[in-house]
Amino acid sequence: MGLDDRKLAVLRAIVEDYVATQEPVGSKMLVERHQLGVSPATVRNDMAVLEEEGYIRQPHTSAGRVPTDRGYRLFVDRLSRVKPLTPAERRAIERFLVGAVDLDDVVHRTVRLLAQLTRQVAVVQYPSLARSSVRHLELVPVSTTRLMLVMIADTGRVEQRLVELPGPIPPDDVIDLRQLVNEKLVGTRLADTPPLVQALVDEVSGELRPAMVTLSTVLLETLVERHEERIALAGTANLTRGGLLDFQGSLRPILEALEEEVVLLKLIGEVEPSAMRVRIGDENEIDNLRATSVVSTGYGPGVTILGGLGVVGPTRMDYPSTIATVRAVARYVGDLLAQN
Amino acid sequence: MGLDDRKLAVLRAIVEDYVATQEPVGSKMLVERHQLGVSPATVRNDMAVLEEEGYIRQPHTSAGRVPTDRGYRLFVDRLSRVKPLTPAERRAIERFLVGAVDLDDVVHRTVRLLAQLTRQVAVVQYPSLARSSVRHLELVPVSTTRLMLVMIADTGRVEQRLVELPGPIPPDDVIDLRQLVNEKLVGTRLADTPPLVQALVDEVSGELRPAMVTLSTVLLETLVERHEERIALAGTANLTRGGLLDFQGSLRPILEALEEEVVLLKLIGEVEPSAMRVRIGDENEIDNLRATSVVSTGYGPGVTILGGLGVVGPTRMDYPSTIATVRAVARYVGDLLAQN
DNA sequence: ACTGGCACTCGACTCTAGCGAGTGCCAGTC
DNA sequence: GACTGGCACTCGCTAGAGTCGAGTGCCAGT
Repeated sequence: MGLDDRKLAVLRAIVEDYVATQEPVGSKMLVERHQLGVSPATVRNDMAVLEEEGYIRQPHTSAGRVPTDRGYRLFVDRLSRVKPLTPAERRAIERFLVGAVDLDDVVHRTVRLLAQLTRQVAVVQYPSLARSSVRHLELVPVSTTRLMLVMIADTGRVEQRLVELPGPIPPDDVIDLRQLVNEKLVGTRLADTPPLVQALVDEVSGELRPAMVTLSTVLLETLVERHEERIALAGTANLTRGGLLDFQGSLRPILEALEEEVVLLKLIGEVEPSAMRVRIGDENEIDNLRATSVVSTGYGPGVTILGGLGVVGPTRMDYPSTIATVRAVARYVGDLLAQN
Repeated sequence: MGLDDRKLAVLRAIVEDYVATQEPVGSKMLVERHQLGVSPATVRNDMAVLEEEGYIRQPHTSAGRVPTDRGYRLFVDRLSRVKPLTPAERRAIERFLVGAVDLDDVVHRTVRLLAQLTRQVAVVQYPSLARSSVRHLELVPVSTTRLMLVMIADTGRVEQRLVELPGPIPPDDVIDLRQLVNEKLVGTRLADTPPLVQALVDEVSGELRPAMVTLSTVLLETLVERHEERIALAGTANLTRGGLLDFQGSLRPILEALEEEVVLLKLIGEVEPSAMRVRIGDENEIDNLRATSVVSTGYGPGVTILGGLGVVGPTRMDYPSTIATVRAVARYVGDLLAQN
């Protein structure tokens, strides 16, 4: 079923107007505000077709039209023109991110920036450990039978774990252990460490052995099994904009979903930088978020991907701007982290 | 102005009923559900007095009574009977917190637990750095002119900073530096470190000096100036319970306030463990939270205080239960952290 | 293929009336 | 003097009726 150019123009106009006004748009308004060059009656015919095809719908019989998820999808895929960031926005990005003092700081600033610019809920994943390499391992004696293991990743992330040793261990041995694990593991990607850790255990004999065995399990736990992804969130207050019109009245399910880290990870995970992912309404796998749209992408230096970031908002959002902003912020953060 | 026992009983009954039903309570209901031993008419007279004194009010002329902030205050101070935790709750607390693997984990679990038990928004402050001691300092070379400084506190918190050295520095010197700072600083409370850091700089001469000077400024920054307090939050979805009856319709200001770490710190900061703080409605200094109540306390092993935790909810909350839960969780966490 | 005109739909808003929970007050009782 | 039963009154809530108007679908005409 063909949609000629004018019908597409009408759809675009409907989306743009609806996003701007938040009210169902009628045929008359449409011809007034856009140069469509035809009469309202003609537009109405086009609308009827668009509705039949499922791109728009009427909230009630005697109301204007509203885009459906499918309509937004078509808009995003084929109709939206890229909206370049304003100089003010560019400046905001730069200003916001300079002076970040450590990784936590970078992430926090980023998520706030994103929330502020898009006026939506922003989500930023910390650089994934799975894609990081070991920069340094540190063993700090806490008592004679306890060590604290600290792992520093090249992305700046730091993980810590307490190691309960099977028996007391002299300080010199701790130094030996530290040296051993560092020699073997520094520089390798976390995902690749298991065989090396195993090798470590095999190599060691004598008094050090029991300690090394314990340490190895904690190491594996820290490096691969339990490397929790971390996530930062900001801008939940933005959900309340637009009264309760969006999200049919209840923020509940959305807030609930946003508290689940697992859910958030699914949301923004696994997209290569430069590729944008837009999930509109029903396209979301997470039921609680069927009333929202999610715009996300990966970030990282160049093509490598360190983590994901994105925003969650009403399906009725300004896609072009949002997409542009998310992309810009992702790029900026990627570059910033590359400097470490 | 004297409030005799029965008037107090009436106030208590009003608070309890209103909290339970969320609806203005009238004199008839009151005598039905509580054994007050008098007629509705008498209760009405008491109510009139209570209203005059500002403890309750009528939403509209022909409605029942609702407690005012002042009424809740009196209730909390003098009328509420301690509600011991149910065994199920005790068990939940224990189950929730065992198996926590590091500090992050403890804090996250705690905040979720608290949100779940109280069915409100929970806030937990990480153990404050100001009250921690240095357990270990680590210097990891990142490049020839950059070090990563990692500070491990006895509370389990780990802070990191990048140090840009004035010039290249050989690995051996890094080892020397590390030894120096550790010798001098390990074991002292962060707040007490500045003179020691200064002493360190004065002691060192020769090639190491410029590096030490730079390091010292970063040290000071990390240890005292910029030790950002960290905070965890959970349960915002609980704000939506009770429809929009609480919070007169808009969650906006509350969500906004909850995103400001500074605000949160003020909320839950600086109460000794065992002392509970309850701020009801207007008693809150933060304007955005005038419609809420905050129940908070400090936690820590014994009497020392490591940080604060608490919950934020509608003024119409079940104070006895909430207070009991917050206290119990705080104790539990305090003990848990004492084991490190 | 487009347009002007027209009848129609239906939500939003206003107005009115009736209901009933809850009150304040007062005279009467223990 | 404290409490009670009774009664008139208030006022928010709900339901129903009426009106308005934006917006539509359809059709005949250009």
